[in-house]
Amino acid sequence: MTSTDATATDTLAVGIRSAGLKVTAQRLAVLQALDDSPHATAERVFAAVRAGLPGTSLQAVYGVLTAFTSAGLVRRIEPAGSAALFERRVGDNHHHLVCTGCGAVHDVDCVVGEAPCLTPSDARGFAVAAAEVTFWGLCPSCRAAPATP
Amino acid sequence: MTSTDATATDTLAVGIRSAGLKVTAQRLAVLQALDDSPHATAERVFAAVRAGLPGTSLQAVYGVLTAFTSAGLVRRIEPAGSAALFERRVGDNHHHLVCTGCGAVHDVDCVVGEAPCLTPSDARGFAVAAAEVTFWGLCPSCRAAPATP
DNA sequence: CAGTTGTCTTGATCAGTTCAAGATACCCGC
DNA sequence: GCGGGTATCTTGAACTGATCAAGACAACTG
Repeated sequence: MTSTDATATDTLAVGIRSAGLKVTAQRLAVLQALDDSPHATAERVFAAVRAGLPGTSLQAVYGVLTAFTSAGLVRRIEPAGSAALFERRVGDNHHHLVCTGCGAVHDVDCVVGEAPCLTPSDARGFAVAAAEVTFWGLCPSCRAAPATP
Repeated sequence: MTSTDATATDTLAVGIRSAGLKVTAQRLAVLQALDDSPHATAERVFAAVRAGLPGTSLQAVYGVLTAFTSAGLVRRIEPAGSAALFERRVGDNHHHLVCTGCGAVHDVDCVVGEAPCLTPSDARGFAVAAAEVTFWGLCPSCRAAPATP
């Protein structure tokens, strides 16, 4: 994996450029890192990027992730108790399943009964723009293994 | 407001004691502070407590909130981009409406269509224990007032 | 190929939260 | 009512995750 062939890289570059951003080695590396681990912390992306671009700084990664987030290229989620996570799946209104044991995160395409969660029973006059659903539970590994502090 | 009469205080004390915790002035003050502002940060609770008990330390407030949270007396929520908020409404599986403009938080009793959100379409083998829904939008005030950075 | 502008590096700073050790106060039993 | 045991509070420090600022550098435009 970690496809570094020209084709894949070009695809990434097109995405970046069409978002109105300049294409740099660091930015390509960040996108590839997020392909490899779809729910990564900034720190983790940093480690992955640095593997291929040793001179890269943590602040650069934060800058890239911030730019991508406001450009809509990546989505930032912040499960309670965890550092911010970044993912490339964007614009498809999916939700997350978080393991309370190990912190593992999985995507959930949607909720049964379609998307009723987009409408609260009483919006209190709010203009509701988005609904975010987080499911908390134990992943298969943590169900098997008793407590791993 | 800020009822300090014996009756109300006694009710709070009973709640604390029945959770297996000792009753102290700081703990009573924290509960009352959460009654006055139902979605408060630790810092905000600290300010409210200190108004009545000048010698109280911030760490004491953190300690009380942590103890209450693990005893199930208060619930801790962490909307993305905000500090942790604490609330007394607990055990009724309600959700939250957060203003992206000013950060105001309101409770939402439940979602239309009952509680379908408790069942993801594909649990991936997880033992799902809870579902947390956060609605993002603009509150009436922020809809009226254009951008207040 | 040079200019302009956006991006990266370096270094410092911040908010929010947690940890540790000792003094203190609550609650139980007598 | 009062002392002992233990949870709680105070003081002080430290830690993580994230952000800001200034200058060096590199990507795209013409």
